[in-house]
Amino acid sequence: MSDLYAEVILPLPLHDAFTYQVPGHLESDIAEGKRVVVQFGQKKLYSALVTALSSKKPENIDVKKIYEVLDEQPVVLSKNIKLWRWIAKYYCCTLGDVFKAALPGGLKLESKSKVFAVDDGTEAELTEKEQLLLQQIGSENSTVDELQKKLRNDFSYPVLKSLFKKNCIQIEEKINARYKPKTETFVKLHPEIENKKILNNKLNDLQRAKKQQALLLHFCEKINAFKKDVLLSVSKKELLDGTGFTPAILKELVKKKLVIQFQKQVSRIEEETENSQVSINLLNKHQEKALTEIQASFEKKQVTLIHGITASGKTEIYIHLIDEILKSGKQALYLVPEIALTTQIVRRLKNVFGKKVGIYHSKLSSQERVEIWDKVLQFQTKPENGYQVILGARSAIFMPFSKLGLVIVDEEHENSFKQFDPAPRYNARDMAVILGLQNNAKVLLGSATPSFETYYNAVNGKYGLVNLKKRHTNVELPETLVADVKKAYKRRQMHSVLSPELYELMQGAAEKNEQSILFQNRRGYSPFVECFTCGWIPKCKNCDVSLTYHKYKKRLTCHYCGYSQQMPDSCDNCGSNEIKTRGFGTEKIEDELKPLFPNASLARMDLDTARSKTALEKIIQNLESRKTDILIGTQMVTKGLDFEHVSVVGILNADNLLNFPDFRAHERAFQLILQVSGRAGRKNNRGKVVIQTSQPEHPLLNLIISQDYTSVFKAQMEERKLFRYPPFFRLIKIVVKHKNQQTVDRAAIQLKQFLEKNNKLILLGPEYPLVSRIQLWYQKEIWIKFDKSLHLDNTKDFIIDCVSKTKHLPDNSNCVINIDVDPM
DNA sequence: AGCACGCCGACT
DNA sequence: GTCGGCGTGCTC
Repeated sequence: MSDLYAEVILPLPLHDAFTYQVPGHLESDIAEGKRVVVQFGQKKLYSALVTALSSKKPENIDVKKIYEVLDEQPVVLSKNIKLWRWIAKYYCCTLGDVFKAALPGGLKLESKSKVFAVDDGTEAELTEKEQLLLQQIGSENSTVDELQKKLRNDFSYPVLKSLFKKNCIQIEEKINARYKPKTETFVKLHPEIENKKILNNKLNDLQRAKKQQALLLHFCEKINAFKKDVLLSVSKKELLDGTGFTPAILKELVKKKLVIQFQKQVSRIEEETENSQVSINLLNKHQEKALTEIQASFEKKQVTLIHGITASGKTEIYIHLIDEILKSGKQALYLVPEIALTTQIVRRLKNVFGKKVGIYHSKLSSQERVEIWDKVLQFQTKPENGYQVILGARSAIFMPFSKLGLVIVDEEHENSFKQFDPAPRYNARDMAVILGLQNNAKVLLGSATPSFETYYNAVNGKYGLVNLKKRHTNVELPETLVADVKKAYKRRQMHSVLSPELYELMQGAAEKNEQSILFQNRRGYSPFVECFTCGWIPKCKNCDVSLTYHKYKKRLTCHYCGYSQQMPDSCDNCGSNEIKTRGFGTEKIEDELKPLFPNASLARMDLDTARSKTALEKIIQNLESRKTDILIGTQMVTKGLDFEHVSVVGILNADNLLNFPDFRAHERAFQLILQVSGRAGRKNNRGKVVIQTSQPEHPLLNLIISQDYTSVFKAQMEERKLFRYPPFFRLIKIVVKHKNQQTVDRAAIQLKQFLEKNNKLILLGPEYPLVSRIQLWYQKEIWIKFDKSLHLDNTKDFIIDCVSKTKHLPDNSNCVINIDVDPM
């Protein structure tokens, strides 16, 4: 009999799969896509994922055995792993990195070392430190992590090790299941009460215990005991909550053998109680036309872009498409940027598709994520119980779909689809396209301001293109005007940060009881403070940035690492007491507008005021119900706010958008301004947008005013071609990081020298990025541009090789070098 | 990522 | 002479 071997991937940044032997008793349980517990290295246990089985014994390797098979059913399908492999290859990261990103936390396990005291140490000769540690370990068996936290500086690995050597403690690796099904106490009738007659008798017996009788009666009503459709049980919580009955009364009923309590597994996911599914809205003629065009386009093209202006009702078109795919028995994935996961769209989808919809995003607990994951899996075997539609943020591309038929990426231009920091640095929009290709599912990208890469693909025929140029409410697009703040400052016409144009429009709106939205891309009170006497500016001690002043908290905060300190009373440099705030953040604007609009109610929407989901919802609700007259916000206001009574939108400082040092600056500025503008629009009165700038003659502004997407696109394409940027050239960014500045400088230059050996690559840098030091780590970037005709895999392999060579040079091993493919 | 192994400076 | 620092490389 030949032995069985399993290839597994570990949740570690390792390139290769590892082979383990499957012991005989596990041969019938093991399967591809199941998780197994394996030992990797000296002691650590991990949950690894089986990707292949074979009977060939690997040569020259001392294989270890699999300890345990964790799953009864595979948690990942081979077609899902296919996408993982694609991602690892394309984004130059390891399969382990992708594995870590793909599986919900609850399905990833890692061993924790548990420490037991086995000897009180009286026999052995112990140092003072060892005795102290042994006492702390005591009789409880805590994990090493816990000990470390509890003892802080008193903890030391060497002491622990010597205790181990002296046989005073035992260390054991335990793998702990992070996912535990949630259970609740349920109550049902005692099995001895077989019919209504007995029940009635028992009820009569309780004449002298009125409360118990009442509770039993209440219980019977809850389970419909007197009607036809008798429910078997009711949860204790539902039975007692808000009734005034105490658990003690219930306990008496249990004691008298009238009811019994038991534990039952429940779902953590709150289901909408509404059972009645709302029917799908009818589309207007423009939407109908767009839908037909999309369907026709899908006949020919795998991917289609719908370019629909703000408030053109794209969501309803998506719902029609999803409905269609569900009827064909397939699954649909609906991706939205993280912030767009507001209740509005969740509610709409749940109303239409009911229990078929699952929501998946980063705010869910890892336990909740596991449950949603399971329900997507279930669709394969028990479609009626599983999720057929997933509405989610970028990580939803990893869900274990078995019969995917449609992928929708809404607001496809949003850069939050791209993951920045831990690898895999993937773009979920692009991976949605790959996912579609791999599953032969149609992909629909939607945006009012498509990314230029996508639009380029659409006009070149790689993607289908459908336009939707009418707003569904028949509201016209707003009128846009440019306000010259430089001139207004000179003439002393400014009302605080408001140009006379914007001020007047806002006054007019206030008189008509209409709302205004102001956009300023800086949170806090002022982006920096400065000593009036000597010009000293407080900087973060961990990062190369000035500290932002937050007036409400009276603190200076770093927006990169979170470092925060008290606002100083005097200058650290010269001792002067005059420290002035400089520049405007949303908080300061709110402050300054209060006296200008004394009768208006102001609200602010930024990371500080909308940290929690409920806080954000409250702000949106207040705007919806018109409790808020003027909303001041950052990026956040560009998304998902469609309000009928917003008539004025102000972009307070367009300069920093236009002058941002990035090849995509104009694209971004245009998208942002158009998106914010899209919030304006009254039924009977055209909305107004004011763009405040000190360079009113900037060529981009004229194009923005005319809302001329294609002209901006064409102009930008010329520039991108000339300067060899995407979509004409491929772009890879390499970031070298180290705590020591000299090391970064040296390693970056060494890396460049390796890269220069390929003369087909165009290299920029190494240069310090905008913020050269974050969290005590210095960084330098090298940008690589290369022609699309170059062999992609070979070029990437060459780059990976250069990185690895650089890391192996002396003293570079502690350098972190990240490869970012298609950076944003 | 962890963890062991190995090679150099400050202590008994 | 050893203890322990970190730099280097391997883990099925």
